[in-house]
Amino acid sequence: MAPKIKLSLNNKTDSACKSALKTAAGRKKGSLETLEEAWARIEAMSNTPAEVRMISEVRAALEAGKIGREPASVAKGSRLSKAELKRIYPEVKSILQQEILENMVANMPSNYWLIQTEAQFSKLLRLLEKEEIMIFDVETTGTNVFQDYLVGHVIGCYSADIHAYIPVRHDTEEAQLNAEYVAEKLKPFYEDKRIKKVAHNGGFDKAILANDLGIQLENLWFDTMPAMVMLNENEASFALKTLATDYLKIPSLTYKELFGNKGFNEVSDLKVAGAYAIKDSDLTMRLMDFQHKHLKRFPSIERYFFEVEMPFVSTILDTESTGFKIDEVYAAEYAERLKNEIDTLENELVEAFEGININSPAQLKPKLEKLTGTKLESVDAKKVLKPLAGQFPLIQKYLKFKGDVKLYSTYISVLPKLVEEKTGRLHPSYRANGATTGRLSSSGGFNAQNLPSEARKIIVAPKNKVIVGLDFGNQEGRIAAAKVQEPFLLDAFRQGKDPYIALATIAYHKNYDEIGKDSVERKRAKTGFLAYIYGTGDRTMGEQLGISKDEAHELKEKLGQQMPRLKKWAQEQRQFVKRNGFVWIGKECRKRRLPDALKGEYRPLLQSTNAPIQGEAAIQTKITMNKMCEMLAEWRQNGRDFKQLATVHDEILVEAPLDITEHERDMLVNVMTQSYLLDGVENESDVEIYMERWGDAVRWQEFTEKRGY
DNA sequence: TATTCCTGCCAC
DNA sequence: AAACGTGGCAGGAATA
Repeated sequence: MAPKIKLSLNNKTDSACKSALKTAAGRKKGSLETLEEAWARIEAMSNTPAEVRMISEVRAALEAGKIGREPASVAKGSRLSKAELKRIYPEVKSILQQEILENMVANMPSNYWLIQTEAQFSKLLRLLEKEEIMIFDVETTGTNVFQDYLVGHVIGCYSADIHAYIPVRHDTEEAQLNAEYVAEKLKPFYEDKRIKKVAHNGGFDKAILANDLGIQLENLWFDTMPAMVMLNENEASFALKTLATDYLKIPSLTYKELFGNKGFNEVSDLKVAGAYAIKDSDLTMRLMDFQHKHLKRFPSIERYFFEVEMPFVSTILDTESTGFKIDEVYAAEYAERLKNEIDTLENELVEAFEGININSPAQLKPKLEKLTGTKLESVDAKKVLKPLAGQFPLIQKYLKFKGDVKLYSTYISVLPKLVEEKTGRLHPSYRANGATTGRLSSSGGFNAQNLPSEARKIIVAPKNKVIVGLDFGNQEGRIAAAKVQEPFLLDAFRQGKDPYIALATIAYHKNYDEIGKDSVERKRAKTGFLAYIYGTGDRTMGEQLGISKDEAHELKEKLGQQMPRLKKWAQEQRQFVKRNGFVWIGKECRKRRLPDALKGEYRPLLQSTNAPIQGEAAIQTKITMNKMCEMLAEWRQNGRDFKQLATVHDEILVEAPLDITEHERDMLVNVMTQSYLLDGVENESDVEIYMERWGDAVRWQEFTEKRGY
């Protein structure tokens, strides 16, 4: 159970506590070991890091007299145990939390304003009128931007160095200004394009303002979270409090550490709420100053940050707000069908394998070994079992079972539950820099980036809408060709050829037309090409292609002769990272810091070639999405209901009206191909139309035929 | 019983 | 000696 936090401020150490302390001190004589010995004994146990922290915190609290031992344990005369420490730990934590909060209130600086009257609020508004830079942060009931609501505004005036909290919806008897009144007064400032806004993870705050209060925040100018990514993408945590502790040397506990899982509305003492909330504005401002100073040392990174990453905060928010529509009837039927199939398969498998838990690899392995009569390395479905499936129907059945379970339990049974009640849509949630290379990641129950095609079928276009899928054609291949200026690849792209087939014609002495899209030759050439970027070794490459290590080596060499610049570039990247501990991404837009390369580790050498390619592709996608968002917003102004729906790395999904015109289609493609140009290579974008289900694509021709006009 | 670690698998 | 990159998540196993 989460510890309860007392939020009153005048509760001194009570007498119960003091008497418990006396008991603790006095009980020493009844025991065979001294307290000192007890601590030594417990500290010598094999403790996890969390336990070590727990023990030291409880010890400090006991020795400072902040808490006593358990009366029951003392009465029994039992010696101090780790279990007892664990039992009293929640109370220790609660006492420490309260102490810190009391401290924050007692030492609240004079430039921290808690605003509870109109007079105070007016004073703040007058200050704001003179500000060019405003720090802001919203305090809320939780972190769901659709369900949770604002309970208070944190506002900071940069030049005046005044930071304020305006509580409006706390569950308290204390005086609070009227929520609507405050929102109405602040709205002009939030929406003023001339005022630069500074926030930490401002996308969240922007979404709450929009969804809860109908405020459209303008000019989110500096977000200290993506800024930190620019300065060090390897940071273990990007939480404001962690960064403040580490970089500003201002020790700061996180929200969870201070308030646990409660919503901020439950903090009933507004002085406590204020002291905590206002500090965020101060920290954000200081962090911004610190980061801005460091960004200025790298003008190319600074420029990228302001031109791409900052607008992208709004772009991704806009994308998330659209949301997918789910065909709930179809999903329910599909789930039912899968469940039945899984149950049947499971029963059959359990019977065949004599009642074991077939979901346990440990239990399954010996059974499969008995079945096949061979020693198995593992029960890895892809690597080990698939080759055996043809020979053993039971293994075939098991693989089917595994596949169905994955589909059912990860996607089909789960997705419908994640539909947001307020909007009726399934909203993806992205982290703009979820991957260290700058790629996006997606999480929060619904990962929009790893849906298998079977699961995509439960997603549909809304009535009178279609989903338009725009795919970069061989995005990473083109970026690699342009980056290293490899003549062979550049020529292939220029001639509209598939570069992998072109490579295969050389490696296998065949004509271009003789090598198909799905041919072994093309696959080998592609794998060989990627091997230079991924750093694949001969043995692994051989395994991937089902050829010998020597054959793989030979193929790689052959391709290397065709792509001397790529080969050379890969070598140079490795040299560079070994010397400098980082590589550049894009035109010095951002760094991928790989400090372990300086220690001679191997993995960074692989990353040194992959990160620039994957990272630049991410930059291209972000810039393109920014442009797309801008254009679609204009279209909506003109009554055309287009919205960005999602992205899957090299793909952008747009929700479009059914009557989308050919011209509009071309404009979408134009944004894809012209927003981020490559040296010596044209971009290419495919267009697919999903009239009904995501996954069931039709080409434009077929689309217009089916549409009937 | 709840948390953390590991394995395996989905995507690009 | 050899080493393919970036993610998220389900569920068993291990831990406490």
